[in-house]
Amino acid sequence: MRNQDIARIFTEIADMLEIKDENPFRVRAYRRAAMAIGGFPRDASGMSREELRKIPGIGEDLAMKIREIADTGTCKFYDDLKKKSPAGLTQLLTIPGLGPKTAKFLYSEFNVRTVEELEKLVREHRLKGLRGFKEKSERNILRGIELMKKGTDRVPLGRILPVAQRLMEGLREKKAPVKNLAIAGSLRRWKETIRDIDLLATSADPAKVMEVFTGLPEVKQVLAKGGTKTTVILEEGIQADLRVVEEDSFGAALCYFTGSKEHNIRLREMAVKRGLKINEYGVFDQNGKKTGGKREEDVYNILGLPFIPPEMREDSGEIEAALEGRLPRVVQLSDIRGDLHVHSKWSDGGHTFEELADTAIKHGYSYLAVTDHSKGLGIARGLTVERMLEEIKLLDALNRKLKGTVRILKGVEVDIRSDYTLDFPDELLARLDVVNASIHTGFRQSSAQITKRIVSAMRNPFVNIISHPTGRLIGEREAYELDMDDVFREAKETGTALEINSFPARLDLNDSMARRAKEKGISIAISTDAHLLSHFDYMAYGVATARRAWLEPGEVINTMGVEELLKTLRKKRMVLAGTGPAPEN
DNA sequence: GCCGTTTTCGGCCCGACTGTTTTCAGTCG
Repeated sequence: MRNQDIARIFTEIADMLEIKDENPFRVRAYRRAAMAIGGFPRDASGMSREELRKIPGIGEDLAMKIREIADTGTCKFYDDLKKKSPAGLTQLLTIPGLGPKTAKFLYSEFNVRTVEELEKLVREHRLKGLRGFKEKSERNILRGIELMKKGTDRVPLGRILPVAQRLMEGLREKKAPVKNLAIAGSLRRWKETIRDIDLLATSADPAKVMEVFTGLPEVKQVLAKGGTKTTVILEEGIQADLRVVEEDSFGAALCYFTGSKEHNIRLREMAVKRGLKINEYGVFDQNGKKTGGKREEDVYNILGLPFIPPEMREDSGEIEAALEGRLPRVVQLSDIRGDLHVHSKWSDGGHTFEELADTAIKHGYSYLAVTDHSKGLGIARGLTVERMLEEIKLLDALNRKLKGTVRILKGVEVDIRSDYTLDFPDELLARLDVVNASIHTGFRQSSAQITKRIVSAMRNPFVNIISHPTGRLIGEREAYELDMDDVFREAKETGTALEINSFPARLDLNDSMARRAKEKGISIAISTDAHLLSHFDYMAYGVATARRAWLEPGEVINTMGVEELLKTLRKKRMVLAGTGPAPEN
């Protein structure tokens, strides 16, 4: 039973309770618990009741229910509730603009349970005139259904961030009178999938800003347009909100609209206990006098907290850590000293060694590992042993020419074959500085087989890093059925690093896996897997994922200087194979 | 259902926009 499954049951309970018009705080407790469990870095089904109780938002009752779900696959309260509430009714809540009150009304008056039934009802105008339903309400429901059908699915971060940046450029180009303009919401937290775009601006003329915004070519439909908040639908059905606030409130608003919602609720609860009030306009004392809000730091400082990076604001322990003064100094882009996973023209990359070196210098790196594919990956023009040897020679020559401006590390992304062996012999791997190993075939093997492949690769003394360890592609392909506990244990024992692959479609390890790896003391490499020079910029995605995983610079191997890095990489082979450093040639 | 620097009961974050109403309920974030 995965945490996500437990979270789903709690969410469904919350939905059903809400339709029953139960105590809204009880509903909130279930929603909060769903968030807490869904995002919890440890496997909840392996935790005792006492341990579970320590998770904020989980009390005696919910801890027991989690145990029950983990042990039996379900819980009695949930089953009873399901028996009593009409099957499928919670489906109506997924229609944007339709909430529990309407769902309950529709069921009790018309026995509506499915979206199809509702659509028919509305098209026949049977709701008209009832309970404040008029033409507009009918249209809104149909629009909501249409939106839902088009997929309320979240969009991968990598696809939506460029759209948001285009909107910001559009506002500037079309001379919207904005002073500050920022991305907020889950996009600012770099969540791997995003539901909508949140933009925040300050302006002396909000009406004008809204006018320019709704007139942008990307905007397909205006859902709401007010003096401070405008909501639009873009092409592909992505929703975008623009909020305009006073300059003096920008920090408070940025904090508020960055979320997460759960994080904000915690902040406000803390404020209330201190007799303060926090809202999107600022921080206010007992007398309603504004005491801050221009800067985002104001909000945290007034609560006695240090600034919490946006990526960590998920109410997954960051507030407790901040209170206790143990908020980690998470890794940032400027800590990264080099990239350990980059492809050249020699396999399926687009550029020469020289171009790669040049780009590395431009990014301020002190080293760059060229890691082309091995021969097994025919489709990517994987290197034969002979071509690999030739590449080694050329890279040595290039290093002499570069005179230390940037150090090119000789590397490979060696294929882990379906039969558990590696695609290159150890003698060849021994001559390289950096060995990434990864799976590109046989994704659908059993959990035992595919786990054994990764574990076998980690036992090889020359394998430094497992690249894109779980193989998932966001929204496209599920992860392999790996036993991550085995993978983590072996990584720790053998001193093998796991990669956070920064490709926006991958982000693999993901944030929660990387956080589990961190807790087990496993080293992480943040790499881009660049195939084009423009892909070097993907490092920001990987670093953001690492920040969401609370990783500190000391836990990320490519924050080291080159000498320390090479020493670290060689350590494994010395321990496991008893061999010395790779021969210099 | 959770939780405790107003502690074991009685609070629980807060505001914007819409559609319909003419003061507000519903929904959303």
